[in-house]
Amino acid sequence: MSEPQSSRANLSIGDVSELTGSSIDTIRYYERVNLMPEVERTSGGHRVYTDEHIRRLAFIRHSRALGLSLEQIRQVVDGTEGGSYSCEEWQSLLNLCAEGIVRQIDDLRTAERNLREMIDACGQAELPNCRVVERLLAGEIPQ
Amino acid sequence: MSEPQSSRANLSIGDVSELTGSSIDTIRYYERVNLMPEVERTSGGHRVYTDEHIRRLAFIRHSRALGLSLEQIRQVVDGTEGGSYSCEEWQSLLNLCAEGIVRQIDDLRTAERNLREMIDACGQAELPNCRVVERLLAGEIPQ
DNA sequence: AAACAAATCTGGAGCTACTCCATGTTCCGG
DNA sequence: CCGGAACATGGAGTAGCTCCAGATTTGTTT
Ligand SMILES: [Zn+2]
Ligand SMILES: [Zn+2]
Ligand SMILES: [Zn+2]
Ligand SMILES: [Zn+2]
Repeated sequence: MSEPQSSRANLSIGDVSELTGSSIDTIRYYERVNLMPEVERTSGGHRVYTDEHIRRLAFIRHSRALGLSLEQIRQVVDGTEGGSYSCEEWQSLLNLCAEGIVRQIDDLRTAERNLREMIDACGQAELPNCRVVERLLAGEIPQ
Repeated sequence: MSEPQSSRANLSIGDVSELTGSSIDTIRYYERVNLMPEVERTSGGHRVYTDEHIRRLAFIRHSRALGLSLEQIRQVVDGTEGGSYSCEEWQSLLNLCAEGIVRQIDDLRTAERNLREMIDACGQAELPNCRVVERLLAGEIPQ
């Protein structure tokens, strides 16, 4: 029956924005797509935030930095609200995410390699009409 | 005064799609955003493509695979039409692009590292209520 | 209390690079 | 000439925000 020490803060959206580093628009966006807990309003309609919102925002930011999609974050949030989020679920979510990231890195590395090849192909030439571009446009560099 | 050997092909959009591997919608999209040369029409309005379109599409595909944005590709295409595209321009474009890719790779690697840490933190535990998730939601894992 | 500026509100559009859809028209083989 | 495949158009949807205009609220200063 001990009260958790917080949930009272009375912050404006501008305060929250400064505290968390998320833009005001982003914070409202998260609310629109149901990632934020319900938020109180003043009589005039301005949003009033509590510590809980700050924590939720931090969670979203950290999860986004991990590469999770908003949909995945929603899963976790909804999961923990409507019960529990097990280690199994959490680990499989993160593993899935890690796989995606590895794939993306691979793709980017391939792109980088091809880019370097193109740069090399152009080489030290300093022509007003790049031969590489001409050949690319002419379809002479296939595959 | 020798004719270049092509520019006559009379292909339907479906043919072009099969030949290049770009979808019909994508081909029409490239036309809408001014990446394709003007395309003739039959009396009924169906598009009729030539070899030039095939080459342009190949150029777009290759450039996209290198990681260039449509805007960057447009720069090259417009540049070569209204004059020349120099090695200097080409190399600086590609270098710019390469830098962006390297940045993306770095970001993704950071994300992967953090993900692995999270997975480790959850560890071998098989709890119905993951402690890591709880702590993340509670804001106990800061920074 | 009145005025004023700063902050916030809403709804909507815009961004990238496509993809998908409904509805209507054209093309082509038999 | 007819049926079905291919094609046309316009518009909406995707992710994850960002930006805008125009109206309202809030907090401070006179
Ligand atoms: Zn766990
Ligand atoms: Zn190719
Ligand atoms: Zn060159
Ligand atoms: Zn943080």
